[in-house]
Parts: sequence; C-alpha cells; structure tokens
Amino acid sequence: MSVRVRFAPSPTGQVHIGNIRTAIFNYLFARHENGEFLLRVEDTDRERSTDAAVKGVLDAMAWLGLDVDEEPMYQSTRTDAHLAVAQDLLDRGLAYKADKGDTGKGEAIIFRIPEGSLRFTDVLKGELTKSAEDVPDLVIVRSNGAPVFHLANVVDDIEMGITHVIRGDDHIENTYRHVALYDAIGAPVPSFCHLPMIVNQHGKPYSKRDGSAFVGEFRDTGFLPDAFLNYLSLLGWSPGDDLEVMDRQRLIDLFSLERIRSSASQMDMKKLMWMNGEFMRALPREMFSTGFEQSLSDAGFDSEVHGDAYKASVVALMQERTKLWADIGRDSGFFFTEAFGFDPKAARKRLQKDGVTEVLVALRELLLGLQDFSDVTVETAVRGYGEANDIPVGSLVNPLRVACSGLGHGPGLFEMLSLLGQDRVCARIERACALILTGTFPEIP
RNA sequence: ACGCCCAUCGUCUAGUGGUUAGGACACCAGGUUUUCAUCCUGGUAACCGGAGUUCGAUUCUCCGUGGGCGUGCCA
Repeated sequence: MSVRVRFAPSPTGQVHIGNIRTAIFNYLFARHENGEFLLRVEDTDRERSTDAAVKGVLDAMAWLGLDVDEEPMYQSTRTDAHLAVAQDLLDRGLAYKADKGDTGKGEAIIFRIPEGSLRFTDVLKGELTKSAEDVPDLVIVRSNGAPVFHLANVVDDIEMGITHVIRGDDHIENTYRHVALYDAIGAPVPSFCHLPMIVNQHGKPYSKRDGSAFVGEFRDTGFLPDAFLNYLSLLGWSPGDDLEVMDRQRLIDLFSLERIRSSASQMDMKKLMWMNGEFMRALPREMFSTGFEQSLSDAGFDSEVHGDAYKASVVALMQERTKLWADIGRDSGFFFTEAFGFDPKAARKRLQKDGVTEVLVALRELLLGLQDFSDVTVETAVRGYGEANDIPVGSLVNPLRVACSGLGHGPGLFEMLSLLGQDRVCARIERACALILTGTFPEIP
C-alpha cells in the first residue's frame, strides 16, 4: 500500500518551528517512500481559526518547498461526514448522549471507551498500552452540535486514506482514544509515529510568548529555506553517519522514521546561523547576486549606482562572508553610498585616537599620487609607506578600513579600496578626517 | 495526585554488554589574513542517581530523581 501522510495544523496563530518540523518530517517521509504528502487544515475551532493563520501555514510551506500532492482539505467543510459517523456510533450503541460534566449546556454525544486496555504500536516508542480505566469517555459532538477534534481527526484520516500519522508526542494520550475510535468505526488503524518536542532556550515547550520561534521570522531575517529545512531536519533526526550539511534530495534519500530520536531537542541559533552561512557560500553566484540586490534595496541602497560590473565585483567579494541576507545592508551598504554610517566601536578604536588624522592625511596624499589603483599597487604603496616611516602596517590599514567603510571588519582592504576607486577612496578619507574633527560619526541605521 | 512519555559534552547528535564514548555547532589556543569571515592544527567538555543481572554495564531490568504530556463540550 502506498504511503499517505498529512500535516494537520490548526490555524490559530503563527506557525512555529515545532509545527513546521512535523510538516518537514511528514514531507521527507512521503518523498522518501514515493508516497503522498497532504495538508489538512483543522479549522473546526471557529473561534480561534483565522484566514491569516491559514495563509501563514501555506506561506511557510511554500517557502520551504513542502509541496503537497492534493488540494488541502479544510476540516470545517466536513462537518456532515463527522456527524454521520457520530450518529452511526450512536445507532450501534457505541456512543450515548449525556450532559457530560453536568454543564447545563444540554446533551453531547459521548463515545464509550471500551473495557480492557488500549494499545497501539508507535514507530519510535514501540508497544504502548494504557488501561481503559485511566481513559474517560470522550465527547465527540458538543451539545451545540459541533464535532470535536478527536472525531474529526480520526474520520478525516480515514477518509484521506492516511497510512502513517506522524505528529508531536503531545498527542500520545489522544492516540489511545483514537485507536478505540478506529476500532468502533471499523477502519484499519494507521501506523503512528510520535515525534519528540522542540523546546525553547530554557528547555521549556514553546509558547506564544517565545519570540524567534516563528517560521515567518526566520524567513524575514534572511535565512535560506534549504538551510532552515536542513537544520530542522536534524532536530530529532540524523542520517546515522557524520553527515550534516545536506540538500533536499539528500535528506529525502536518507530519511527514515526509525532514525528519529525519542527525546526533546533544543534549537541552537548559532548552529542554524553557521549552517545558513554554509548554504550562502554554496549558492550559485547568480542566485546569491539576486538575493544580494534584493537585500540591499530592502535596506534602502541603490545597487545600480556604479553599474553591473562593479556590483558583480562586490558580490564576488561578499558572498563568502555573508551569513544572513539581513546583514547585507550593514556589511555591504558602504559600497553603494558615500554617506555611509559608522560602527561606533570601530570609529572609537581606529579613528578617534591621537595621530590618526595625520596618518590618514598622509595616506590620502600617497594614494592620490598613484597612477594605477589596482589592489597590488595600493598594497605596495601602503606597505612601503609604513616601512619608510617606521609605522606598523596595522596602524595604517585599520584606520583606512574604518575611514573608507565605516566598519571594523570586511573584505580584504586592498581589494576593497581598489574596487572603490581612487576618487572615492580619497574623498572618503577626507570625509573621515572631517568627522574626526567634529567628534561625531553618523551611525549605521 | 494518578496515568503515559523521555534522559550521552553547554547545544544538536553517533554509538556499544568489553570503545582512548565518535562527529558537528559553540567556546579556548595556535597558524593563515591588515580586520572580520573562510581555511588549517590542537584543546576543554558527556553516558542523571541507586540497586540488580553479568566476568564485565553508558548499553539490559527495577526503583528513584528530573523534565514533558495528559486527566477539557481546546486542537
């Protein structure tokens, strides 16, 4: 039988990493097995479900390339089918009507948990058993006539022909009850695979209070979807050898449910960042270039001011040192404007020191006199000046860097200067000297 | 309280009835570089505790401890 799995989020609020990791595992499993990956939007809670949240789910999946094989099912359209099953259970004496909990709301339809023990096999955790005494009867249709999650979930999984239910292990308790429902309905019980949770920095489950856990934020910060997909795949799963950086196809080829761990894991932003850098460097130049331009224009810079060849040179210089799209405005903006801001720390350390202005003035004089402005020429000149005047090269290079870029770090100085060109370099040194005089530097936005 | 699930470096993880318990991120030191990043070298760092089984337990069993989940007419 062909594998059919589904991601079944309830569209209330933003998609966080725990949700999407469940989607990813379903997706990888389906693709690995040449099966189908489906989406079911569990929007039966009309109070809390929103269109914006549905869009959030769709956007997150699209961003990560988690393409589904059939049109999404919206659970809210399935009420009649759910109620029909409830009626059937009622007719066959497997459910009854009562005001459970004496709420005074009227009679609900309640599924009777059969005697004995409830058991199912979990792909990760093995044989799971629970005594029926510990499982109270289950409301499946509210007194207002609305089907409850448990009923809808099971009925729809049956309808969709789901063969493997892969979801968070916070559903384990529900599963004991669900298998009883499958039996009552007379449908085959699917395989279950309950994934460990992802916890926050404090080792606690994610709540709406935890920032930085929403998929949309990672996208907006400039993470690459493939890097994010790779990283999240490794939260709870590993291929077994020491392989970590994998493209989508590799993940699909190697994925298996059996290799999923059964304990919770914690997100490590530093490692995600590192992995994103790996993917950035590996990006084809044209793709990086496109993202670079976009990021630059998002940050308010005009990447076209100095032409395509210039832009291409900057891109070549910056790709290997870029970790996030969001950093590009800060790290590369100075290539595209003469009114760039300064990193206050770098300015203080490298510019606002005695004697720096004199050095800069002298260097400007030196550079102004060069016939040729290639990186080699500039380097030879600057080093020569240092030797002739007995000044350590660091005392020349560092002020020069900050004066011309506003930053304490960046690409190779001489390549950078050569690319900026003689006129702009000299003008920038002048500007820096003037700013040193005033003692205040415009900050990087 | 009861029931269920879980437990290897700071983090993500590999692994085994006998291993110097492996890798990655992070961190530290060194090399490379003018700087940052990259790159190379090296280093610090883990089997939750106690019993039991065994010639031998990180590994198997039990009991604790800790964490999570559940005990909704939420999903």
